[in-house]
Amino acid sequence: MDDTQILQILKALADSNRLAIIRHLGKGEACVCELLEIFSVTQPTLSHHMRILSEANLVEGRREGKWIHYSIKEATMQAFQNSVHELKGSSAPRGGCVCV
Amino acid sequence: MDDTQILQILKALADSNRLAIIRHLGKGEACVCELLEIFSVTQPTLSHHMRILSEANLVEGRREGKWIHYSIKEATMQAFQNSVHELKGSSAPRGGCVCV
DNA sequence: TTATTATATAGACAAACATCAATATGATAG
DNA sequence: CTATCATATTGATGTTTGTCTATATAATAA
Repeated sequence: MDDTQILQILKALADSNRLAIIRHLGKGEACVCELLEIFSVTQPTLSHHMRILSEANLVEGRREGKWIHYSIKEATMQAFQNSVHELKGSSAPRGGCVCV
Repeated sequence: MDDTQILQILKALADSNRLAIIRHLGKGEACVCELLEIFSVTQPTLSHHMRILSEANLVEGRREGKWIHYSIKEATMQAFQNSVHELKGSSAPRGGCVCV
């Protein structure tokens, strides 16, 4: 994962609403309408946040009729976690990070 | 680690210069003068970045004569990595994250 | 003391960003 | 087709942020 991508992810997560959205999606996929009920932002603002998260490759949308269901892209999250680990000066973990 | 602190860390890391500074400190402590030679910013700008990293508890300074040596606060980095892990929906790791 | 070196703070400014209202697109229902 | 619902895009606005110059502080040397 190169620096540009890490920075994009960090910027995407560095907003209270988007961090909360990711937290919520961590519990399972959700449609925009559901997120809209939870967070105190207008629909265009939420759409804007989802776009930023999508462009950072942190989430992906799945269309189902009129609704779009967003879910976390686990692979990106894992790669990001590994990159955070590397920040500490350690070399890149070969098999990923296991938390106990 | 509460949300406010996580957000502060994410914002602190979400800047290309500060991310590079953390990367550099990951290899070992460095004085401001050394960082100043590496990064293309003025001294006040670098000082500003160091303050933001300090306030996020990501680094700490150690005075030695005229020089101040900054180093990474490992405990914060580890706690942050654990928080990133939790983002994925997993419960909090009890013993921290081990990368293999 | 004064001079010099290293770092921090203050203030200004432009670029980036979060937010909103208005509008557009896309999908289904009647 | 038209109407309606869900989501996206556009354009405007106030706030935040990264950067600079100028100045201040703190430590050492002469």
